[in-house]
Amino acid sequence: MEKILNNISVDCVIFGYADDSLYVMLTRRELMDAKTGQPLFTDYTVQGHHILTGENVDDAARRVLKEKTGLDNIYLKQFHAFGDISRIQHTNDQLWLKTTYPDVSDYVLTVGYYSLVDKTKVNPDEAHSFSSWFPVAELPELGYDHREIIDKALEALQSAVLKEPVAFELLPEKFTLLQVQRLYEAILGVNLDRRNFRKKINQMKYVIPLDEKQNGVPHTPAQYFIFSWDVYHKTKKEKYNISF
Amino acid sequence: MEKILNNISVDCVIFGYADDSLYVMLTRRELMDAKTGQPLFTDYTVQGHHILTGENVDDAARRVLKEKTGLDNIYLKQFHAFGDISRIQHTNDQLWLKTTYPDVSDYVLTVGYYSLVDKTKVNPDEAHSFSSWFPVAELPELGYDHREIIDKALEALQSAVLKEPVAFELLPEKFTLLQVQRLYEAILGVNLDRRNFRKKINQMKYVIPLDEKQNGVPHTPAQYFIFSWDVYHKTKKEKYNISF
DNA sequence: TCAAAAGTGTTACCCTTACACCCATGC
DNA sequence: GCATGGGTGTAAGGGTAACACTTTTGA
Repeated sequence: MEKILNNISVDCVIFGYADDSLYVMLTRRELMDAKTGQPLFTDYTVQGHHILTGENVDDAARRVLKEKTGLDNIYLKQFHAFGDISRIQHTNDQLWLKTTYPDVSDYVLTVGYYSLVDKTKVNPDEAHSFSSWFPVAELPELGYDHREIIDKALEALQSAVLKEPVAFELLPEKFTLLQVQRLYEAILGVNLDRRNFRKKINQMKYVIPLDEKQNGVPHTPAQYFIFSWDVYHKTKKEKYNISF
Repeated sequence: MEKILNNISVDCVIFGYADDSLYVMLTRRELMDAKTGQPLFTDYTVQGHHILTGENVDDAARRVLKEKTGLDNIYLKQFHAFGDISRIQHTNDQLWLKTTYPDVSDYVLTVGYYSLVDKTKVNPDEAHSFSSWFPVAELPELGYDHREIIDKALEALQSAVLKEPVAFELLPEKFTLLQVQRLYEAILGVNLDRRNFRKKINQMKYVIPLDEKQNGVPHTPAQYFIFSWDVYHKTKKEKYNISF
């Protein structure tokens, strides 16, 4: 019989992208007063869960992701483990745990993963209990140490998109070059020169132009591209550039 | 009273550098047959320990490092958490655990840290119970999943030295440019052009020449340099170069 | 006709790369 | 004198960075 391990969990920071902004999926946490029925507090958390007996920690992360988004085979990467003793000691968190999960240990180490999804494929609804997308630039009040977890996930993502083409995981299958640029700008928080950016992307053999253009846009229709991990892996070369 | 958490540990991959090679500090593990007194097996592990109640996971890593090397304030970085159910299931590992640490859980998640030390300052002796340095290129038989842990630590180190000047943590306070080059070659496993490498290092303001040269070497004495994190932090600029 | 994004080229500069010779020292 | 590394410069090529105008479409 599967049991939860009461002192180890995983947390998934699910990133999505739309409207020139990077989003994170969060779940609302609302604790009701047992007597008055009034909410004692409301805040948000990233989706997490304890790992189960007999379960690899990576599988626990995949399970959480599947429960939350309904999707399999999503880009998922472990980025950091969080194990400070203070991480679940705030008043709201203790209240929540005592009333909702009385068996949970006083100390919980959590392994953080971030996941990159095509936001257009994941529209949380009632089935995804109280989940919704928030722009990373305007996060609501967060429970536990989830502010720190999201910050660190974003840092890891920023590093990653500079040295691997993982950012394309956030785009729909077909995308335009402007979308790629706006995505990079959103992740890195900088402005990039349009012509130089297009030059750079255009020289990547694994960003492949389609014979298809936008429709119904009030400006010159842009060409669509697709990204190929396959071509990427076949053509990539190791680089050893010291740069700091 | 401090107690150990029986399903969470830290493991420290301690890197050192000397004689143009990168080394890892390992501890010998030898299980004796209770009846015959003969060794049942011998292998090596990186230094780890379970975390204690009331202890931050980072502090546990520092504690292990201090016990192992006698040193405080050493460069230490978390690089990955290992949580596969199979990681302590091999026969030797189970035998060892059952006889030596009967209270340990069947499942142990470990958080991996790597640490960079000046090998000349850490010469393991009897005080460091069965510890010794091994070249990363010639590792002995390793217990648990420690081969994987060391491999992943090395990968993390390889990434890190290309974008931050952490490699200098492996050198003595005073070093020559050839030492820096050989160090990079050892970490990355490539050969680097001497003149170009010197040019690159020389333009780093935080690698500061001393008015001091080598003594007693059978060739032109080389100039000594020191590294300054202080100057580095004051002069570094964020870079947003997409390169993959 | 206006708004919005698409698409396009050149120049200057810097960094990277490849490459060879003489020098200082200890033995 | 010989072995070992120290120290140095240049030229070619590639990549980065800065910068402006015309085109296409829908409303």
